[in-house]
Amino acid sequence: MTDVADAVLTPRAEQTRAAIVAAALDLYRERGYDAATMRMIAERAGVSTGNAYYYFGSKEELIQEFYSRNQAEHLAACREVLATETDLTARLRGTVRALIAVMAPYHEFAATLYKYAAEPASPLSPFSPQSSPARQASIALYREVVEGSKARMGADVRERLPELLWLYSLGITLYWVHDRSAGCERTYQLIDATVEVVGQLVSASRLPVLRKALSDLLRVVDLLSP
Amino acid sequence: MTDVADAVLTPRAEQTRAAIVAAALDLYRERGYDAATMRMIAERAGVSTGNAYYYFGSKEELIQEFYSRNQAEHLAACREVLATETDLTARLRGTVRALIAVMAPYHEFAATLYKYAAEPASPLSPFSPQSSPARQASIALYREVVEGSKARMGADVRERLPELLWLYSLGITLYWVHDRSAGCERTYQLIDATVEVVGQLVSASRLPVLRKALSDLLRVVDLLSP
DNA sequence: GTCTATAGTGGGATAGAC
DNA sequence: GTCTATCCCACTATAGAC
Repeated sequence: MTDVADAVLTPRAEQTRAAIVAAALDLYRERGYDAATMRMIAERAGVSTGNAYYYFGSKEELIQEFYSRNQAEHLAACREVLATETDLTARLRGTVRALIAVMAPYHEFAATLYKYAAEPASPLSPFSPQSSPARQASIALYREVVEGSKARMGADVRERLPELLWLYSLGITLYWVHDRSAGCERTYQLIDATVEVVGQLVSASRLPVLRKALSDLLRVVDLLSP
Repeated sequence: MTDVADAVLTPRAEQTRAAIVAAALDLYRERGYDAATMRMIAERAGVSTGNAYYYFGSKEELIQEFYSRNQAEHLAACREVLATETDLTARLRGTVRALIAVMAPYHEFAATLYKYAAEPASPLSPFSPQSSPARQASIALYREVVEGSKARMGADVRERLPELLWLYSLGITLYWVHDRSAGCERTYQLIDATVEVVGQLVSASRLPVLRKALSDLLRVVDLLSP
């Protein structure tokens, strides 16, 4: 690990760094992750391979750039639904659909990428400490999905639901990377079907019969988080 | 892909193949997946690296051997609970606890391994066509968990529950590979907490209020399977 | 601090002779 | 079926130019 990581960069360095990132993302989209070698990326960026490694300690580290780009685009893509819609199910559907739409151009790339994200020890894992800021940002988005809705629920549910919805979005993403249907229509079907269930379960969460199962479930979330 | 895959082997070839597998599993346990190079594996097996590649098209392919070994051990480890217990929750708890117990010696190895299983295109993915026999066998086991219980449920639930439980076991496994607690106690806590929820949800599934959410949920499973 | 050039390590995987 | 030899890759090391 000899890269400059998150240090403050001079304008010149920033430019070089950006060139490497752009070249990498281009090549990933064009030829996939494995076929895009560090030699190619450096060459297209107009720098030496050694210089590329000066900025990014490994080929994997470049993937983080894909993440942050996506996170920003997703936020922008949700803004409208979250500003206008008040139904919880509709807000959730809009948010998760936007997530998939934003990632769509990188469908194939995302598939090979999951390989690295799934490794528990990897900094690319969504559960890793390195991913904590991105994770918190995502959960905050789902908190906005919940808070901006007119749905009524218990305080305990309201507290934990954003995390659960974030986990839910991971599940949808996992399905999406496996989805080979045209235009990923099956993923959209899955979203439409599951957001309905989520909405109904949230409503049902106020029923006394489900109280026990619910508090058990929330205890599980406690187990998952800290 | 130039390996001999599932072709019928002469006794001599069978012996060579077995030696390679044994060397690989030993080295994986001793030093982990990445540190066990194909050169090492071949050397310990007493063959050339080229010969190892004659039997296994890639390093990843050797992992399949770990899977089949595990599947067999898990089946054996569940037999007692499934023969004696009739409560659905208890049957499920016993089965999933057995799964984790069987994999325990390979905890570290399994973590690095998940990297390959998570890649959708990989034959190692639990959803891949190549994994279909193993998947069917697993689902059959969870069907036995359901069928052997005295729990009452609708025909539609009974039909789809085994698949759901298999997915559930994948989720537990995913948590387990991330679990760094001593003796993986947190995973066992998670199992104990979630099997209760599952049992309660199955009971609750007969309530009319949940009918709509339930049929939606089952439709989701349809979407996931075929 | 930013970058080049180059030489080298050791890994997965393959070709082709035997 | 088995080997030897080889390829190309990610990645490292280093010496030095600007």
